[in-house]
Amino acid sequence: MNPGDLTEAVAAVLAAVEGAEGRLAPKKRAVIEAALLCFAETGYAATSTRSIAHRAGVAEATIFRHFGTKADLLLRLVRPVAARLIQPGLVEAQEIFAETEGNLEAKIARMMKARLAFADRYAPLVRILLQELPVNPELHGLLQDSVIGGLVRFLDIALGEEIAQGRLRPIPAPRFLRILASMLIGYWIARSMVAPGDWDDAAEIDVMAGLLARGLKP
Amino acid sequence: MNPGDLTEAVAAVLAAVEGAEGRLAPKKRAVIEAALLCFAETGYAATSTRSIAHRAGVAEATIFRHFGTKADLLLRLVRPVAARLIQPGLVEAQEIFAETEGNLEAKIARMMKARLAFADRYAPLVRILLQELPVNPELHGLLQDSVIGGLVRFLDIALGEEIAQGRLRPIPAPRFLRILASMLIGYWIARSMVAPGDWDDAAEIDVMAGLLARGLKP
DNA sequence: CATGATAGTGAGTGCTTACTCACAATTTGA
DNA sequence: TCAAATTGTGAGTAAGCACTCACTATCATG
Repeated sequence: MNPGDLTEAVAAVLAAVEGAEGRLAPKKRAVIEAALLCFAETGYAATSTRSIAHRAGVAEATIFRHFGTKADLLLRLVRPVAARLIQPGLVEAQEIFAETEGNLEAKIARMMKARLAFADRYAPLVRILLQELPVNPELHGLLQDSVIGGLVRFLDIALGEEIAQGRLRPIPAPRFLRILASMLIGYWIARSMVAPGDWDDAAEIDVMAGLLARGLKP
Repeated sequence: MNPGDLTEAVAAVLAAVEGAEGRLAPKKRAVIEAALLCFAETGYAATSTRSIAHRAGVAEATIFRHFGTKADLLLRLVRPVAARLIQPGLVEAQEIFAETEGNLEAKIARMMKARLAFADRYAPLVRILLQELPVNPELHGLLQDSVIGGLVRFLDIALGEEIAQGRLRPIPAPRFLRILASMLIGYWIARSMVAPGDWDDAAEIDVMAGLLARGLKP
């Protein structure tokens, strides 16, 4: 998959929002699309409703007819992706961890590849999240509950088993998650925001997963 | 040092700006202080010049007398720290790498501790940078040139020596830097933005440095 | 003490902002 | 088929925005 494919990423977000809001009126759909791209490019605060309306080919009033306020528009873009797609993504990660044959390194690498594909699939939304999280406490809580909590609970069990069987030195799940997430997000930012170009995802992830697994051997 | 000490962090930034601008008129100093905190808390775009003036106890016109525009105010906060303090910080990192006795792990750990202390010293400015970098290309170039470029050049040599002597498996300097920086920034965000509280910096850094060093052994 | 420069401000300016509302067009369902 | 609901809009509105300007107060220095 082409990591920079915006059309597909926009379609994925649209599908998620449609799941939460029911069938979308055509201009409502256009507003979502335009807002998604504007927010991702310029940031929420620096994007005017006028510019969204212009990009969507819609009257400004149409935005407020469908979304009430600008803040609500943002939330109704972000929430469906968080609620309907990150949670199932967690299940996917659990399955990978359970099913993948081979050592810890292979499991970590597969998990990271799946999460990277997810971030690409919803690239503009990931950008919005990265920009807004530091200043928007509402989004903060949204992620804390639905994503981090679930992942830590899962990792607590999965890592516990590995540690019990002597394949992993003891490490608290939050720390493991923090380090893994830092490396993955850092890579995603480098590859798709700082220096877009030729990157070998598989190779880079294998390096990071190998580093983690080898570094955590007993 | 107390990582959350805002007074000291503000004083450090003020000193850096004073170095670039000469002795500061009292109200100019107040504006810098207020702007720094407002931008860090709310983000650049969402901060109004009125709110800065109010916080500084100053007329709004005073801001424009001293800084011309809001965009210029931001740049003149960020640039001195980038130019006068990050570059010498690089030298410091080089010295640590050259002087520290012991293995690679100890060197990496000392470098990371020094960088973490730096981030704490200029905490509000680091927050501003993290928020504005994705949407402000001007800051982008500022960091790319003065920080990343220099660090990569230095690491190219330092790592090259370690690799030549068989103490490190071959790894390109940018990748090494990316992974190390990701872990460190990820830790800083977790500790001072996501979940402030009791963190054992030394222990956490030792884990990360150990992971890196062990993971990169030949 | 006179003088020019610097520091500081209250009262604006024109423009942009998020948002409203009366009204028209279209779609829906009984 | 026709009324009710939904979708869409042009023309506003008040508040807020970054920024200007004429003017005063302070201050260093010949």
